Amino acid sequence: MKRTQCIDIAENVEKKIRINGWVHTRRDHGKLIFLDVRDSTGLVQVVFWGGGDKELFEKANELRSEYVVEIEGAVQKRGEKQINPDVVNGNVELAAESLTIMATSETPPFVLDDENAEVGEPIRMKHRYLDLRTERMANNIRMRHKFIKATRDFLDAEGFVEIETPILAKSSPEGARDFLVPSRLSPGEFYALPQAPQQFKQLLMVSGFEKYYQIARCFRDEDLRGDRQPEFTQLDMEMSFVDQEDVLEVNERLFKTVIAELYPEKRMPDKFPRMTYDEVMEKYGSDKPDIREDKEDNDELAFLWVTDFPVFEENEGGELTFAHNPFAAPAKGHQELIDSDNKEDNLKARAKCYDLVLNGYELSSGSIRIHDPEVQKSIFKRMGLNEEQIQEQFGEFLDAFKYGAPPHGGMAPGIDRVVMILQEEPTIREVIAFPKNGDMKDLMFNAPGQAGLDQLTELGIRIAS
RNA sequence: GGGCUCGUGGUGUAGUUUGGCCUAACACGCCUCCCUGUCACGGAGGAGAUCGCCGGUUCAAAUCCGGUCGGGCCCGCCA
Repeated sequence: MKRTQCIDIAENVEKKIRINGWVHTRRDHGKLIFLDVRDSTGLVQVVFWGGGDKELFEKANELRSEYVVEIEGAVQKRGEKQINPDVVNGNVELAAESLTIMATSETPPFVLDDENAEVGEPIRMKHRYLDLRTERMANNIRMRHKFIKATRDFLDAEGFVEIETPILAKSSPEGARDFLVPSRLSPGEFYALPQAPQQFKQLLMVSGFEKYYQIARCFRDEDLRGDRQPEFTQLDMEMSFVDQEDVLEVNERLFKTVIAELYPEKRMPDKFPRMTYDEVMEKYGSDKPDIREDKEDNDELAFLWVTDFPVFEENEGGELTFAHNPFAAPAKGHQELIDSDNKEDNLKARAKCYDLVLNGYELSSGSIRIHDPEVQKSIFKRMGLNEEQIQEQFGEFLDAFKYGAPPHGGMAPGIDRVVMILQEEPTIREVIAFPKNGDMKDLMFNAPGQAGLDQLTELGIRIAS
């Protein structure tokens, strides 16, 4: 007999079916046992009668939470008094005729069916595979999938091409600490995991793809927060022959379309408001203000574009560093401010650089990029790099722009953050299947772990101690 | 790198301020028995914690002190 999933059971009244799933809860009334059996699509109540098949009933008595079962039986409508309007399949039940225990289960370390149970995060992380069985977590992960699917569908219809870029890459100047991977074949040399596919996607524009995106894993070795993980997922996108208006337009339409489809109860502005960096800093003192009327209202999605970011900012030593990313094109007429030898002028320079803010979270940064290698060099020089250093760090990248680079620009919204906000979760860990804890550890596998001596020797690495 | 904070049966907490009435309490979970309509089933009984670890103060430490280990939050840092 073919398996029927919980979601399809109501259509099978009076029919004999087979279900597979986990024992969610058990209510033992002596001569009558109820099970809620759970599969990935929902729950169904199964009934065993003591007055019927003795052997079957005894076997049902052995069942405990989270046992994996296969049950055959007849779907029947419940009597009027037995209907439970508050649960899925509350008007039907399965009258069990056979039971196979496919796997037993030890008592889980925490209760899986109580949404309100305040279980500590460490124990949830240690047994994440069980935590993901809870309705809350399973729903988060499914909604994340739907968000990504809808995003892909939208961008596909807009003519974007999804292209994978390397994970084993070269250190990039994004500003965060890199994760390094030692090279066995080139002892003493290292790959860096990408902080973002920034340079690759710009080169894809040079390659002529014109519209690129990627659901891209990014890596940054910085201390964590509730909204920061060492590896996270961005919707990385880039377009050629566009100006800032084109990038904002397609992204605004993307978010409105996807969210309206998946979260019809959420309210968004028809047109996302815009403020310049200077305006937003003056008005809110933050470049990612929460502009909701009611800060507790999770159905209000207060999107905000922040534009015209500074090209440079001063670090503690008084040196100029890029405020956002070094590839952002200067605003019209601001090249002179960059070229000026007066630091005050430099700091006044603004870039075609924009953020998308949502309810106080920075969702995304983006910019129109520099496609003229000479302009790019002028930025690097102003940051204090000499010709030699520029050549060493960005030589290949700048070379590519000598071969007909189209004007281009893009964005990279953080998938984890937007799903966190849409799911109304307090941290991005709740929308990532297997996140790290605050110390960047995987409590389930105990990563990171030590490497064997032979492995290190092969890599030419000795641990200083 | 810095600051704050937490650690008590399987889980979540109370007790710590003011040491003794703690022979450590409660809820959930677990085990046994009873129960033919529950769906947070109900009822009766039971097991399970040397209070993270080490040391100190004291007649006496879950409680005070020092150290240490493990969590959590924040600042710095972070396209």
